[in-house]
Amino acid sequence: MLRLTKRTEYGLIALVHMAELAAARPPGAEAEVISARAIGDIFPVPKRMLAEALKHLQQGGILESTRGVRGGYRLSRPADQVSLGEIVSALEGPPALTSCAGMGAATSEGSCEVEPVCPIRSPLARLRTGIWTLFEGVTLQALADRSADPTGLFSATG
Amino acid sequence: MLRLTKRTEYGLIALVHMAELAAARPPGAEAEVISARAIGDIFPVPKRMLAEALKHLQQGGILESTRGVRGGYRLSRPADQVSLGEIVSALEGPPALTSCAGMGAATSEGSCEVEPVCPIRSPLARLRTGIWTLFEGVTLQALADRSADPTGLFSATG
DNA sequence: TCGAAACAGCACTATTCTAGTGCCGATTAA
DNA sequence: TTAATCGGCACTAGAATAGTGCTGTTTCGA
Ligand code: SF4
Ligand code: SF4
Repeated sequence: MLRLTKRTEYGLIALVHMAELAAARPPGAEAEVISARAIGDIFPVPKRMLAEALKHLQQGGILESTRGVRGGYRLSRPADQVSLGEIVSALEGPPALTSCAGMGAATSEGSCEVEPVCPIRSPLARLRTGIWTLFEGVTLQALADRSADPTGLFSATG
Repeated sequence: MLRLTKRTEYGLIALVHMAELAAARPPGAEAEVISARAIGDIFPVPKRMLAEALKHLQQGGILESTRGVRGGYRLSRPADQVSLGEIVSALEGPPALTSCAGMGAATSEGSCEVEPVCPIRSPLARLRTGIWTLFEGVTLQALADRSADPTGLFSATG
């Protein structure tokens, strides 16, 4: 039902937490690293899953990691330069709305029998683009601003 | 990965097909019923699953059914008065982006440990609303118009 | 009257995905 | 040296998805 995975939620929680820490820092100050353990101590989430999410975020280029004792993670970019699209993409792979909807790799060899005559493939691909545009437009900064409207859809019109 | 289920896709295929049939009919003509078997003969989808999807659409009030031989389904409303939101909702239940995101029933008894301190609950709930607004804005008619942009996001601005 | 075509409901299996855990190696500051 | 930390692989248990089977009910038409 269009649901994000738990891993994604855990990753988002960690990122929002980091963004809030960054917002509380004096401007220009370098971001301190924070360990997976430390984040897990703050939020009641399975520490191991959280570590898994952070790993994926590192691989996606959203976090930078430092190994060894006193190691940890930090945002590789300011929070207002990280889009939710990037985050979700790093945590659960390339976006798809249908089984055939390769964002980059369209027509992924005969997976779906219907494809040659499918009347919904093209419209749904466009819809997916629309959804993704939404995700790309939401920054981590906007997510961390609790009271703000992350989508900008309503605050812009109302 | 934010994917629709196969059942939903099959249901959408059937609906779009019916909408196309309706578009080919002279205005004012009553919609003919079409059986699940007939639709299954046109598209290479598992007939039984298709029937399952049609059943759900009937329960959701989107299709009207006629039983007995020569029976079948037809749209209960014109295609431009059926939103994709309704369709998806009928086929895969109420929308949710997170595990806690009851559209109607918020705070569904202690399912998530994080909830009291969750920093992403509120922003994601708003994002889900944004996505759902998108779905509500797309009509079956728009989906059946192959060349058109179903979301209206791009044709409106460009 | 009878039978076939169609919807309606229930239940079932197999496969895939998700959630979560375990383990061990590599790195690094103390 | 040691302990804390990231990094990679693999594994289990549970849930969701995909798909099928069967039986009942309605209705048209022969
Ligand atoms: S071709 Fe059509 S039925 Fe097949 S996966 Fe794509 S959208 Fe779904
Ligand atoms: S409370 Fe937060 S972590 Fe829990 S399900 Fe809702 S969004 Fe996810």
